[in-house]
Amino acid sequence: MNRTEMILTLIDRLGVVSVRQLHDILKLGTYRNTCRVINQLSTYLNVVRSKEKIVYLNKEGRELIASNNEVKKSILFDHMLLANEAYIYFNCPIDWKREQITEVIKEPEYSFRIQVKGLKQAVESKKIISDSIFTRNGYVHLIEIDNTRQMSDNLKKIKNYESMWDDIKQKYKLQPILYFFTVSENRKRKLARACKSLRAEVLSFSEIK
DNA sequence: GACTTAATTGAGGAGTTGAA
DNA sequence: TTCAACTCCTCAATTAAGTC
Repeated sequence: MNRTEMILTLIDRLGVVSVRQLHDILKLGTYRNTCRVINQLSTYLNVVRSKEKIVYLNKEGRELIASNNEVKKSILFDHMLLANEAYIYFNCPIDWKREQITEVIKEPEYSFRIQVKGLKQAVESKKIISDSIFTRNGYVHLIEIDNTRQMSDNLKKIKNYESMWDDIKQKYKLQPILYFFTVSENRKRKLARACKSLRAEVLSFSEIK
């Protein structure tokens, strides 16, 4: 049961995961054995067959590990599976979190202490949603997955990271590093150019698989 | 040491996909 | 359409660990 809960907790953390990825992460011997072990958990899993077998927790699986993280079948599965490749690339970080929101709210600065009663001052708020995030060796690693996203959206997001870089540093009290994982060498070059002002690394999935 | 149970492995075959 | 490569499944055999 311990192993069952451990595997279900892992699947819950990743959202969706392919059997091949579970084989890489769990190290249960041969690929065939991983298939068999995952098959034993079929009561707790929804299965999607695409290029490969993909699993995610069903209601019973969520109940067993007391998770509220309901995953619904969507076009985002490919994106989540690519994020898993990054998770495996970084050797399965313990504090890996998906869709992590970093929000900074700045109180307005008053040049003099007169405040009109009932008049609300505009509060400056900035936020960025990283595809994944984890900490290691004194750094906070910010992970972005570029799958089918438009390049203009990527550039906007990089600008957003630039504007929040110091805030991220303050919030996590760690030096940030941005990792962009992309699908082609051409996009990799463009992203690397755009990230020049940041401590960042751009990798293609063909490099890490 | 004998027995039981769970985990793992090996063999072989079915289904799917993509290239020729 | 054919064929190779890959993924997945089932079944039987083997190995490891625990209990008496």
